[in-house]
Amino acid sequence: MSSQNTDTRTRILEATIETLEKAGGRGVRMGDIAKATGISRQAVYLHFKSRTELLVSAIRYTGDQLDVDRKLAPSRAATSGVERLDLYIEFWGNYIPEIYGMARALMADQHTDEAAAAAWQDRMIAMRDGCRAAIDALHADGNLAAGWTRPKAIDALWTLLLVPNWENLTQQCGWSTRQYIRHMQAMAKRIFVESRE
Amino acid sequence: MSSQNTDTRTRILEATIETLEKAGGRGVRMGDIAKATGISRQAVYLHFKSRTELLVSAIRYTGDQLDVDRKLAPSRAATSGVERLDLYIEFWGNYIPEIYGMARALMADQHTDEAAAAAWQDRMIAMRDGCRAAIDALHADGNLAAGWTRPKAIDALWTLLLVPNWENLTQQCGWSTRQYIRHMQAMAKRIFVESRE
DNA sequence: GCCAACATTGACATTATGTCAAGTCAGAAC
DNA sequence: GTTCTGACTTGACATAATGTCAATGTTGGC
Repeated sequence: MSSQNTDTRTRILEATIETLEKAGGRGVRMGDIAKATGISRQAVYLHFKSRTELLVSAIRYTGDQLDVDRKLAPSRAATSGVERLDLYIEFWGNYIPEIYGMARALMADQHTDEAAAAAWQDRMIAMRDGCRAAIDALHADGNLAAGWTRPKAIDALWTLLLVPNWENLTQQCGWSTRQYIRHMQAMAKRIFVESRE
Repeated sequence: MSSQNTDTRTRILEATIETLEKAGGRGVRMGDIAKATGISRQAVYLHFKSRTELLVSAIRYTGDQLDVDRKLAPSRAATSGVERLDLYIEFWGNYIPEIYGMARALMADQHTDEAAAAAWQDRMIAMRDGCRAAIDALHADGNLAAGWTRPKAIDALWTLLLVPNWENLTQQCGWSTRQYIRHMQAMAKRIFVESRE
């Protein structure tokens, strides 16, 4: 693995991310990415065996670049379930916009491409972990609202935070990132946190 | 417009619905629909100028067949906002499974086909009306929870009921239709209804 | 000066939608 | 009973994108 090799691969990934973000994840072809990288379309296939593999690599690369682990630290350090829930939603609400272009491209391929579906699935399962942690923390505090079993609450929170919901609220309804975060936090607390009188 | 004409058109629509439901909305091509109808692929284009137009006609046809208006009557007749919300969610939870195949096919095309996006959008806007009515009824009762403006509450309820959420809960998480309805009703009430002590 | 790795070029296979032109076939009109 | 018309068929083609392949440059290290 010469430095050349790595370098071109990285350049492709960065061109992919930039191109997808610029286009809102719509109608970006392999040729567009090649052109943006400054190489031939075929050369892209020397580094990534398919469009799907490129998209998946790109979304992983973004995760690394954005230092997701560091950003998740606050929510992990939370001292109560409610705080953890709040901080996790805040993290997530700020994270989605940064990956939205790629998310959209992957989600579009999901319906036709098995591999894309699996890849996106994989990312969402990772996100589910954060939901599980938040619900578990709530439960440990004895604060999980009545009517919820832990698994059902995890399912529900996970679903609530899915990208299509963010998409609908921000793109269709015109909510800002800040509004998304504040209202999601409020909704999640009303749904999952036992009110104490 | 001979009866032949109408008849074939109807047969295409029914074959489309059946084929899509059978395939879960995945990988159904114009040729498959033609074969299911018992005519040539080209003949389909004599009745519908594009795949998108066919899908839209099919989803409309389903709506008519299923007599949506009648099914919506209970929620329209509700005497309180809370009841209206409950009944609307019940209607919707029972309705989605019946249109899921087509919904999925339309949603898949959404990312690449402007017309499909507009068509699905149009169906979802219709659904939004039910959300608006429920929130308005709650508000009229003085029961809309603090922290919500009416428009924001409508946006939020609308988003909560979107098909991808149903899809995730039933297909990924394995919830039954009944579970979906009960939990959605519970969540919606916790989110939007003022708790009275 | 030569090798190996990386890229380029251009042709091709594939798969779907959608268009087009020519022909078939049954029934209605005169 | 011929002719006309509308619905359908057949088969060829245009288009657009991904992905494959083979032959050919180009460049840095030894």
